[in-house]
Amino acid sequence: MTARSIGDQELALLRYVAEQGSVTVAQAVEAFGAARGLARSTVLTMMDRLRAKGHLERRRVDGIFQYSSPQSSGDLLRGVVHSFVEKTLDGSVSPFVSYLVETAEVSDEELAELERLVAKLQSQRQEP
Amino acid sequence: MTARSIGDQELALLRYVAEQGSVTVAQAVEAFGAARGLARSTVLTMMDRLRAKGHLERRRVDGIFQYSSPQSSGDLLRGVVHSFVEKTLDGSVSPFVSYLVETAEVSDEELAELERLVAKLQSQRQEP
DNA sequence: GTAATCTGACTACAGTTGTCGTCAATAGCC
DNA sequence: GGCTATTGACGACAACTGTAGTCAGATTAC
Repeated sequence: MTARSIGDQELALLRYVAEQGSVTVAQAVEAFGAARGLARSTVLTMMDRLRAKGHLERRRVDGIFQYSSPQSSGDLLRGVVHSFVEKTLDGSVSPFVSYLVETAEVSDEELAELERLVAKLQSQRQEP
Repeated sequence: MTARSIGDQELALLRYVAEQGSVTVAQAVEAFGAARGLARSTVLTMMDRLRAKGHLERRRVDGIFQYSSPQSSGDLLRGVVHSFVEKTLDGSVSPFVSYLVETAEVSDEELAELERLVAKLQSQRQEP
């Protein structure tokens, strides 16, 4: 029941569902599958697996299942980043920061967020 | 020849080798394998695969192979983060920033790096 | 020089992920 | 009522990863 691992394509689909709020398989095939050239059964299988892993829920509405993510899109991504940092980077954020410094392109908005983050962290250091 | 995908355990081993500079299988088994309870053949197999993927090179020295990473540890990690951002986050750094804000624990050193990053980005905005 | 040990190459096997095809039950359409 | 399209459940298969066992040749220790 604990939400287990997830592949890249699965995550992409899960994000799509989380962003939509609630979708039928047909809609997912139409919007997500078609854009990536996936067969209907492929999308279906992925949704099944995501459900088996606890990443998706579904309710039958008028005879057809409506799938939805119990996690918001934001929480989902935060979780993904978190497990990446833990599992792949051994819990250290440094490589990420180093990447930001050396390689990444940071949008104005992201920069603003970073500024707020730094300010917040600084004030936390102040008052222990 | 294009350095392909890499699993978590493989990456851990690759990082170990990159940090050491140059190691024999015996050394890797001793230091890396033992710490994780891996059989010698497991380490051997992983080093083989890393070599097949172009992540490791080796030279025979006194009859024994010395393995080394063509990439520095830092470049390696930056690359890993980069492909994570591209492949998993669709190229957007936002989820990571959001993770930093909401969840991550940031060390003093990392905070200092972030401060430098923000300063650098700010000055770049100034002079276009 | 013979036995114990190291080294490397191979083979193997199970679990996960990406991709589908197919079959059976429904739901609609004429 | 019979034909067709939709919906879901299953079964499959290949690539990749984590993990190991085994075998043969080289090396070292008596």
